Amino acid sequence: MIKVTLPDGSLREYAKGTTSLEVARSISEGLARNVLSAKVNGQVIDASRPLNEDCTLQLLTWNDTDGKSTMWHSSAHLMAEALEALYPGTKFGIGPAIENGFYYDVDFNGQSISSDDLPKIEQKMLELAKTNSVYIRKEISKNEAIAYFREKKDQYKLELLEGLEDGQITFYSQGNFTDLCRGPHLPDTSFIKAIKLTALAGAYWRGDEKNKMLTRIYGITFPKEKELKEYLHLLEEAKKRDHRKLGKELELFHFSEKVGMGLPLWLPKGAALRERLIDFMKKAQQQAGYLPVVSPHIGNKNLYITSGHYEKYGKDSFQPIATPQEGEEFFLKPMNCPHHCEIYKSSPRSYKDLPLRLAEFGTVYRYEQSGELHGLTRVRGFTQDDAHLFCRPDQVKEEFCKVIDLVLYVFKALDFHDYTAQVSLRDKENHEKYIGDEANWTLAEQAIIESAQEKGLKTVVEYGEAAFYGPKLDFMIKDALGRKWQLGTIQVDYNLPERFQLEYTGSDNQKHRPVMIHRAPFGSLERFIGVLIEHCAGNFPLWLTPEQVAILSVSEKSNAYVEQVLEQLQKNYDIRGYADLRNESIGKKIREAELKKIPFMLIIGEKEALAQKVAVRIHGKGDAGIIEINDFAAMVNKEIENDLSI
RNA sequence: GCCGAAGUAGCUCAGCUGGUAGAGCAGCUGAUUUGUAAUCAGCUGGUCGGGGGUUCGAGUCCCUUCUUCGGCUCCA
Repeated sequence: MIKVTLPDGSLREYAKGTTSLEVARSISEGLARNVLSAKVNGQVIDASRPLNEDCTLQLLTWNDTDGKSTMWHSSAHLMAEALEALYPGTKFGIGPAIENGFYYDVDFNGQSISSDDLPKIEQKMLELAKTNSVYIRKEISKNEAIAYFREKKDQYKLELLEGLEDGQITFYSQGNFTDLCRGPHLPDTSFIKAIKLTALAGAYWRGDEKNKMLTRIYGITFPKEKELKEYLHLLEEAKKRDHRKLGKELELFHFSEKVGMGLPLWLPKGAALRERLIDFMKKAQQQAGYLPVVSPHIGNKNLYITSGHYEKYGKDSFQPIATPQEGEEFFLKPMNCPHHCEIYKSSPRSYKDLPLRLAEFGTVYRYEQSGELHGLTRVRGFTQDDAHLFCRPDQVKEEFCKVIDLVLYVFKALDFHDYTAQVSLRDKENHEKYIGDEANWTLAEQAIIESAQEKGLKTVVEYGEAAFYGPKLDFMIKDALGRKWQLGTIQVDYNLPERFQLEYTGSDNQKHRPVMIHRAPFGSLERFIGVLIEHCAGNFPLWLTPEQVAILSVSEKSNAYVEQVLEQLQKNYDIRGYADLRNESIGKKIREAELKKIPFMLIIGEKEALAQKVAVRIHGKGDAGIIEINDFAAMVNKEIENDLSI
């Protein structure tokens, strides 16, 4: 007999060799029907694998992330089976589960398929799923495995096999399809009830552009048709919220081929919104003891040679511009830190001056590969809400913690409530990619991890995600549709102070080297606004929205009063808005204001003019009654106060 | 940068196997003076992304280039 501990702490005894599925069945039939895989002693395995020793057991269902992964991984195999049936001779690369579904990279051996073929593949998959084929696991020797794929002429699997050790190789089969796979998989295909193949794309074999381009087919599956519908609805919603679409509709920004790709033009409304964000951040920074500085858009090549950026990115930047007479070379600044280092150096510093917090909304230019550009979230010219904190080594942690506070304040004010902090460390294997000495890296990494802990942040650690000069704490936010975005970043840097020979005089009257913290709560304003647009679907917080109120005249008879109301709101209450005095029906004016997502509409006819009141209509909600102007103003300002008092 | 798809009026889109470029909205002009998501009528607006080619004739076919979109790779 073996002892099995369940997640609730209860202990049960079973005969040795009992499967997780059988354990589930002993608890309830219903549970057994929903078990996709099992986590045994922390490792996810097939629910049909026998348990041979005492263990902790978590039965995984659709409600568990790992359960979903099992489902999707098995779905990838199902798709492969369908592809093999429909397109004989297809070779298979890898087919993993991903965050939302799965993909399989395949080589159609010369045949080409288009997205029109996807429904056909879906159909085949459904057909195969209905056969309730069992996923069978088989341990196999390396030689046998090689022989199998030689026979199939699948060079990709053979290549994968090269990296595997004999004795650890398993095959999984379902129906007529067998794949090299470590699993785990579903008990059988019947769990896959709803299937959608979502996209078709090229992807290099093993992600290396020197390799052959395979066809990647993305898909997602569900245990119920209803869940697929919900998912498709979510996709629709995401399309509606696309910041590129809303940016156009709400007249926030524009791209012009003539200006250049990836170079956003801010229209008046977008610029107004942006200015407000900047003001908001300036105020917060002023309170946190930051000092504004300003640096030019270009910097001498030598500046970047000193900083090390030239060596690292010189060839991949916009190429330098040169002075006509002397031929001196200048780069468009790709970051503000070197400039700020020179500001630090402009005068001798005492330990009493530190921390010195230099802040700048600095516009930087980076050559991003053409295929990378995407609306506002990936551009070639953007403005960072940048600051560099120069501090003594003993101040690093405290300063780091303060920056975390600031970042969290910003997120709250903008209604981002779901985020994780990603501790981005060096690639464990490959330390040569980074500059700076080992001891400092270790110090910096520790400072970050400790600060994140101290602040009680939900943290994940990612290796290989550090900047080349230092580790980072990146804030990953989840938007209203559950999509993840990287926004703010905080970075500890021992390297630039070294390169720029930054110094301060300590209390011991000796020269010391300060530590630098780079930080940008928004990251880039462009990217942040892009994400914000999608997060709030264009319904910005009242304090931020370009136009808070639309004042609409019912007929031209009321125009004078409308203008009077607007003036009062602007002058006395600092409320932003516009008057719609056009010779159009009130219905049309309302419709347009609704489409522009103006939070409040004031409908003004003869009634209101006579009573010296306003009829309020709330965006998305409708008529909210007739009230005094100052009551309306109070209502607006109250809401703003609520949003900003956190 | 690489693979694939797409570019038609300011916007959203139609235009079949090649035969004189269309609609709605927006804009302009006029009528109407309107009560909570589109009042009516008229008008303007396009070297069909750019450049080459095939053809009697190209939005449509071919080549090339640019941009956009979906991915890959990248992201100081």
